[in-house]
Amino acid sequence: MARRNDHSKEELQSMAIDATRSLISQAGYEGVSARKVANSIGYTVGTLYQNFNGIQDLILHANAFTLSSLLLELEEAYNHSASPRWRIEKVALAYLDFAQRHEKLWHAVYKLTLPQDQAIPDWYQSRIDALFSLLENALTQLDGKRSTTEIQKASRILWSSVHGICILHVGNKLFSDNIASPQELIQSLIQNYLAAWLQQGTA
Amino acid sequence: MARRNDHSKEELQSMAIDATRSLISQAGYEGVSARKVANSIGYTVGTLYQNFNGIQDLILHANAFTLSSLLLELEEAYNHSASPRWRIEKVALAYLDFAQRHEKLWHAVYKLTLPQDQAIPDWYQSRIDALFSLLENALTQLDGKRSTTEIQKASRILWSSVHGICILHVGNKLFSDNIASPQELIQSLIQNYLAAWLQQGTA
DNA sequence: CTTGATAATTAAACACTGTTCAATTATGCT
DNA sequence: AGCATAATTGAACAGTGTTTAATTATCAAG
Repeated sequence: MARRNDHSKEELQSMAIDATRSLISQAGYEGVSARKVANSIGYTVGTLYQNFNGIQDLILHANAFTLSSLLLELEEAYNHSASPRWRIEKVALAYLDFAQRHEKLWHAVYKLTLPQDQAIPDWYQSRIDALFSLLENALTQLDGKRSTTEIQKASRILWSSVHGICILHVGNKLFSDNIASPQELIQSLIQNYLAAWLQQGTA
Repeated sequence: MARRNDHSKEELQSMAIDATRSLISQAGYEGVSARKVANSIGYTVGTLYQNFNGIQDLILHANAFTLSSLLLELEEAYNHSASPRWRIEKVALAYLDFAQRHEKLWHAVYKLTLPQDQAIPDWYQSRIDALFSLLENALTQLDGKRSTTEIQKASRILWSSVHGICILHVGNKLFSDNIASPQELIQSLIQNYLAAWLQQGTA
């Protein structure tokens, strides 16, 4: 058949992305396949390839969705805290919480690697930038005297450090079950890093 | 044919692991396939499956090799530094250096996830433990008054933080090319964290 | 109301992938 | 020399991503 008026192009794409997200959350990044997605929305692989540039593109859209809901939760943590000091900690803990609650979806964001020649779409990059902005804002509030570069540098350090704890913990590669919870690790990291960072600023 | 006396069982396994390592370093984790490995050592997939429990097992052995050479380089960095403070920094920078020079092999270590039911072999886990021990030793030298738990906790924090910077940098997901080098990020992280960690100990 | 152009959808095909297993064949032992 | 053993093969199965010719439903024009 052709142009079944069942669904518009937009509906179809949205259905495909939803199906992909559902597949990821159940079977993980590797559990997604073009035929599975097509099947679960009642279409064929060919139709899928008319709407997406391959399975990676499909996962990219699913990841964008994940990043958006992650941003929402981090923003909530940010807004529910008064001082910049607690904002940073709450945002970091919210990140860990999200990673634990949506393990497979969260993992998929980092498992996807685009082909070398293919650039990250703007609408995707902007979602990532928004995440970094949260930390940068809180750090600026914490010490307004720092240069933009210093703020960006500290935000990258904190971001990747917290991410490192999350990814190793979720992947069971930290081997610290009897030592400390990931929450404790994150809190200790932030507390120590920020303490020295603030002191260094007033030197 | 059967029992071609070309190679012993051990030789064959060693050849297969070497071929796997070579494939990973060229085409990455996803570039490995049983047929490619079998082909490059002049055997068939069937023979491969007589010697390994699937492709994951093969990659696991390749990863063990990677962990061993990583440990060697970290130990060198450790021994070439006098004070515990510099040992930690040098080891961390050596980790980043290794990740950059052997990007695909290093990535494969973290991409491999064993099936839920399958446990990590002891000979594999012991290699990981050796890596953590390096940091724990240096931290103990830095402050002998800390409890084992405190040492372990700090080593986990430092390890995963440095790892986080490395994995986001190597994966081009840090977006800090115009802000600071990964080396700077690692140095700033360690300097600030250890400064506060030491102060906290003498409180 | 029929025709024709357009565009969506399908199904089949290709070259891969991991994994299994019956059949084959070389080796070492009796 | 023959036999049992064990290594090796090659084919098979079900799955993967991706492409494309053929089909078919819809819409516009006559």
